[in-house]
Amino acid sequence: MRWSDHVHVVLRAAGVRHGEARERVISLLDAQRCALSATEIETRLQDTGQPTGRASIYRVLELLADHGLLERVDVGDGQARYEPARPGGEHHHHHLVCEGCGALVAFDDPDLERAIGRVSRRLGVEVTGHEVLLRGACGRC
Amino acid sequence: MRWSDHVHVVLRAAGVRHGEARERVISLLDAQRCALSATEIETRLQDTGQPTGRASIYRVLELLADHGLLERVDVGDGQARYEPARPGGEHHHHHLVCEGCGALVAFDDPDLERAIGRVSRRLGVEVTGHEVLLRGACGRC
DNA sequence: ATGCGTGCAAATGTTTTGCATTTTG
DNA sequence: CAAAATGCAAAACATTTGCACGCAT
Repeated sequence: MRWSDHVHVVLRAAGVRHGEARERVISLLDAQRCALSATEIETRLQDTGQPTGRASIYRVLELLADHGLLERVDVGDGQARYEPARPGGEHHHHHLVCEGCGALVAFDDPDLERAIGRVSRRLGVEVTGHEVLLRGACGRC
Repeated sequence: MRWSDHVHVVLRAAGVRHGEARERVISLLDAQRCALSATEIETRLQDTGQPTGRASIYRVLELLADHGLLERVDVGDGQARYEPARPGGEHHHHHLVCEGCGALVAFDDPDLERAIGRVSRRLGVEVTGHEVLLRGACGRC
């Protein structure tokens, strides 16, 4: 099941109306392999002949994030990045940010996920999400 | 050994001069239990009768971070937070950010650290640092 | 004396908000 | 038609930069 389909199901269930700007953002995110920032989204849409209001982009991102449809990735460069969050944690992963060129490298590791699960249980609080960021050098740097 | 002493040793070795603003920031950070943002630092210094230029605060934070004396914590609220990084990774820890009240709860977990070490090795790239953020509800929320 | 450290103000860049307009159901 | 979605411009933030001044060495 495509992420965009999942999004539509969730949003319809939430009684949210249709909207062009939203479709453009959803479609772009769905086609992307890596996390995008609001600014990057704005530029891409501009460049592909579907200019979209900046405010709308931010509002769409907020809406999707509020419904758990987006994962937020913070690499600490002053802008938030977002990528599709699939149901059941499918394709769930984390990132290595290269300190040389800023590239984002995705990876996943079941062992790490288990460790996070254990510590979450140990802390005795309800943990709804997590984020792991490694800093280092990518293959080229 | 106090963190501030460690800072002075490192900075002196780096040939950095003395400065009042810097001392104020270092002293404040050393006394703090939790990570502070630049804005919070500015306010605290203001409130304790030692007003300090905003630019100086940012420059001090950058200097300390560049020398590996600060750990950066990004909770995704649009501002960077910093806390003392002690030599040898002493007191190294991670955070849970409460989605209810925004509180930061520190925790550490050797098991988690080992898992991160393993995945770093497995990726075959040089990993110089890492950050884990849990999202959830703190004890009160 | 030579610069590094500082502080102010202005610039920058991202994100948010107010409001008029268009679109959806 | 009523409510929601959109787009623009301006505001609100955090952070950075330029520059003049003062203090450390």
